[in-house]
Amino acid sequence: MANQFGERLKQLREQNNLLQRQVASILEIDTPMLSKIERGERKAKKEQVIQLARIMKVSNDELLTLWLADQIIDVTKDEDLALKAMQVAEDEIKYRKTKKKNK
Amino acid sequence: MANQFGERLKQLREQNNLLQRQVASILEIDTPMLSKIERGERKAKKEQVIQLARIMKVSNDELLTLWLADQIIDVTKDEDLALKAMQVAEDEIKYRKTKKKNK
DNA sequence: ATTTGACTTGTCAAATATTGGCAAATATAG
DNA sequence: CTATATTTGCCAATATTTGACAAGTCAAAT
Repeated sequence: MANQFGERLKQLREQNNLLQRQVASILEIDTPMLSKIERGERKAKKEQVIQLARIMKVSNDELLTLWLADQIIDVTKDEDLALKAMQVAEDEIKYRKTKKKNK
Repeated sequence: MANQFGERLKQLREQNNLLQRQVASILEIDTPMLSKIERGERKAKKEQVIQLARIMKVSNDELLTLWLADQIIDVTKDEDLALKAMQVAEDEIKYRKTKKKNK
């Protein structure tokens, strides 16, 4: 029952032959915390996601996208209306982008 | 700078010729609170959204969808990656639905 | 100009949630 | 078995959210 960000993070950590201990130390957190992040029990902070992208040598965007997606899934959790709501949200975000000239 | 749910709520309240005072009393909150909900400064609880749908004589789904959409927009706030992340989240939700037989 | 009613703003403490960290349990490897 | 890696459970500190109230603005009526 993990999340997408955590799964990818673990995969990357293994590809890079790093231990939780090592990665955790760079992020200045303890290993239990990193373990929880990998298993989706805790949420990384944005700053940590960016650090992790550098450590794992992937783009910020890749990890930030997964990280954000997890949060979206989180708020829509078990709702049936999730997909409909996402459509509405998507339209609104697009709409806001077009009128970014103002304000 | 309102949100979609709040705007719709206000619209419905006016269509139904109700005062904040009246609606608030049904929800058992004070008027300042309802005012804040309409202006998107505070988030209604799911239970209140359902009550409001009844009061305003619209479907639960309509209001719940807007309410959820606002929360999605909230977590993705100013992120450029919002749309990309929503796509990822959407795929994941669809995927989870297909394998709902298990669990 | 003052009163009245509807709505908004600002502030606060209480309730609730999130956080980081530790100690202990459980894997996994050698 | 021993050592190292990871996970689990728990707690106190911190932060966020909540509901409530007092005071504010605003418009209409008089």
